[in-house]
Amino acid sequence: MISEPQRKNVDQRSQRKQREYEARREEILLAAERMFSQNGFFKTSMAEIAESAQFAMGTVYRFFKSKEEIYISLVEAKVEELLNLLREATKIGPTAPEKLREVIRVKLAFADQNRDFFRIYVSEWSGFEWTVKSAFGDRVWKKYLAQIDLVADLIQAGIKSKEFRKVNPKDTSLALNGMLNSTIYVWILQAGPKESLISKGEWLGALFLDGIGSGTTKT
Amino acid sequence: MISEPQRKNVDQRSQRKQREYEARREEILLAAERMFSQNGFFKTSMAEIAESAQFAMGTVYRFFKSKEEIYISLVEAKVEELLNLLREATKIGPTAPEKLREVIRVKLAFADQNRDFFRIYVSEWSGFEWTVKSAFGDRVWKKYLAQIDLVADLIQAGIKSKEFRKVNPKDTSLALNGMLNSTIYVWILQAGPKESLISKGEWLGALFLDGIGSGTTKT
DNA sequence: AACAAGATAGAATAGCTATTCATTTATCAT
DNA sequence: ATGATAAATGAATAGCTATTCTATCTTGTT
Repeated sequence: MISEPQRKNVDQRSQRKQREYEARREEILLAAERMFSQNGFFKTSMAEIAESAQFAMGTVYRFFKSKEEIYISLVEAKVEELLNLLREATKIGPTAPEKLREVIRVKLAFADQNRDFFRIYVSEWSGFEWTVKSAFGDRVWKKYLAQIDLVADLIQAGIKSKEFRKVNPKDTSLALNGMLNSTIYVWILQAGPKESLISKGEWLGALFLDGIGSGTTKT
Repeated sequence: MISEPQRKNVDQRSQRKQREYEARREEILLAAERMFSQNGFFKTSMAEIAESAQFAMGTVYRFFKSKEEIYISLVEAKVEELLNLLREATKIGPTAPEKLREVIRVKLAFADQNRDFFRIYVSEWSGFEWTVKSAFGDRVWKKYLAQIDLVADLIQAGIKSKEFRKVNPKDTSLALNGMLNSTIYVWILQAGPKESLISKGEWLGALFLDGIGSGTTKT
């Protein structure tokens, strides 16, 4: 028989163990993020990840059952994080255009703070190609589409309230996403943090809302 | 001594040889395009390329000195082709907006006709990451930037003529490019050729010129 | 202190693949 | 037809790397 105080101790201990387990796992993910963003998925070896995380290879395999699982975990966590941030963003601001600007700001800010990750995310779509079919990859893909849909809904609402003109919401959301990604990607490639990424948000919003036309040449 | 008629024969023979060489080389590139677009660079083996081209592996190496060279040759040829098409496009149409619409049409048409290739091009930016540093990859990267610059110049001209409002031409060109790429990419992923890609050109042009705003909410 | 039970290590395995090379086959001028 | 040159072949090489496995070490309990 175990006395009550003892059981409590045991519980706390195992809680700590759990926390430590998570912490180690996180370490590995961080190391993997560093390596993947530097060399891409295929040119990063488990040996490198293990070394970068300061674990032996065998240990890494106690946390993840394959290299692919590390990769997908990494991507999934980030995509989910961004999705949640975007959900919040669509709640801020009174008007649809304002919400849209907030979405742009949030995505750029996220890219700014997750530079390494974005190097994978934007540039390694290829990764998805071979992965979309796997169960894990499917989850990531769905979350990506959820991001698109979220903004599509926002656009849809804006159309109803006559704040936006009639467009196909999904196609438009996709186009916005492409605009942002290409901007982010080139910003990332110019290693030197010359210009703030976030500062481009305002004009990207303006571009998307008003186009580049001077207003006199509507054809 | 070789008589004149004989020399002529020799010349013609070697011409034919040259043509046949080119034809074989082309065969290999086509096979590589098929395989790369199906499985990406890393998951495509030389054995597969050789088999798909109906050559032995050793033979493939008579035409290309490495797998990477095949890949880069492929990408470079296509990027150059697109660049030339875009150059032509910027000459068509009287006004800047019209030229811009032509650029959009041309790029979408090119994607439509080079579906397999675009699957590599858009999705495998990762490829560039490891390759940009090599001499070959550098050439590809420069041609990519030349495409961006070409459209940036067009935008610049439109600003001067007051057809466009004042924007940063390069950033704007980049944004347009992203819009197109994301549209193309998703179109490619939906295997079934449900909707014509080219048909999206008109509204993409409209979106880019006029934005999605209803015109009443300029902030 | 001693003993499980769990965690870590990293060497060994197994399998794959880019590239080379010795051989065979085709081409072609004589 | 023949010898020489060029082209094509595909088995062998060499090297890499994801994953496994057993021995070693840590931790926590009695």
